[in-house]
Amino acid sequence: MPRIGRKEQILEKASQLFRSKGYHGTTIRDISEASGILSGSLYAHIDSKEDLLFEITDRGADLFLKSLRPIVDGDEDPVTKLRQAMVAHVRVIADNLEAATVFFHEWKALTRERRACIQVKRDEYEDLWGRLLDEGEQKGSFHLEDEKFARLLILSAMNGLYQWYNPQGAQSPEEVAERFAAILLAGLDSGKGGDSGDGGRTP
Amino acid sequence: MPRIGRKEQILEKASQLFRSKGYHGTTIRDISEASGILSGSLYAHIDSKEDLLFEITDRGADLFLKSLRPIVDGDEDPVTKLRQAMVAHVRVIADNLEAATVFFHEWKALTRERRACIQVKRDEYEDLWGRLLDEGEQKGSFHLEDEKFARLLILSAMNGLYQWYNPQGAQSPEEVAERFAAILLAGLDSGKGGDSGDGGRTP
DNA sequence: CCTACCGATCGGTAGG
DNA sequence: CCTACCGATCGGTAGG
Repeated sequence: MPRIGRKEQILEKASQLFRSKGYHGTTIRDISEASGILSGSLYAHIDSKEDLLFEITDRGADLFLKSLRPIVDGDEDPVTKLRQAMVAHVRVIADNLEAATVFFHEWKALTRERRACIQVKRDEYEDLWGRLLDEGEQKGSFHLEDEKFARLLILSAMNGLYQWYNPQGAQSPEEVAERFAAILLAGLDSGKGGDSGDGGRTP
Repeated sequence: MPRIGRKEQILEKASQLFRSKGYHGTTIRDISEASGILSGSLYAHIDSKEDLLFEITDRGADLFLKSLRPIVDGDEDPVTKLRQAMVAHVRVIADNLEAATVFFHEWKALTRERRACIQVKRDEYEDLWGRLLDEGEQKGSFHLEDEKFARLLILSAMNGLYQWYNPQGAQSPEEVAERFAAILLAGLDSGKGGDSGDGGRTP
């Protein structure tokens, strides 16, 4: 008889294993062993190995979306929003290192339909960032030479986090996010020239 | 009888497959089929599947090292060196998209000894970047609040390239690299002010 | 480089 | 959740 909370436990073990060995490098027997049951018994909780990968990546996608949407839809000024968005993104990664790593690294191992489902959410997430940057541009809060390039650079820089962030280390997610924000905001905004939004820091 | 150049052809097919399906998701039969021979025949050219992964990642590591070392050891001023290093890094990725992707994504699938060998080269590469940043700091060319953070941000931002760069697209590696350099140099250096560290931006 | 093959392991199932 | 098992496929080999 399945214990309650067992499914969550299995998902956590699977996340850890997918992270360290990859989806295809992890066997059903690895997961069942880590969960303290035999491989056949795993199928009382799941229908297939891919189910596990899908649940992990889909939840990951939802975490990113849920944390960013209220910020983009909010009423703060664009620079504040951008800073908040970076903090939110870093938090999701730092607080869910395993799931985030699997989300970034293994989602392409999904078969067609489920991969498409995750792709939709990834596109949604990038669109939210696009709207955020567009708004700042239109309101004159900052000036980007190339919005898409800026978006990709921001996300790439922050996504690298999952490869080196140590939750036991000295830096809190907020500290890390503030550093990202300080560097990226200054860098992205340096090419501007403006009547608005910069306060004359540019020479 | 093995054709000449056959090994290179196999390595290229393996790179493409490892990139799209992952190392563990690619079978010996996938590789042999793509190479136009039967699976057993592959072993006239290689000793094991892992050999292919090792050769690809090891060559990738050497490409990065070979392109960065002369720059770090050169005589240019630190800002120029930093810019050149970014161009070099972007070039290696843009000119070797498959190998670079496999290098970033799959090297952990190597078994212990070979993974350690790649790890050494990765450390070497990061050290070269560290030396480059240290030199700029010491000579007062730029001022970083946290050198390690700066290094990780630079490399993360640029490494994201392999996920979105399109060789058939409009942007040349040089253009991309110059954009990175412009944004990152401005951002990383924004905290400076004349003689020390922050220049009064701090309240 | 092909033919023919092998032991091991894979994801998954039936019945309890 | 266990026992017992299965067909398919895996990386790799022997002999030519």
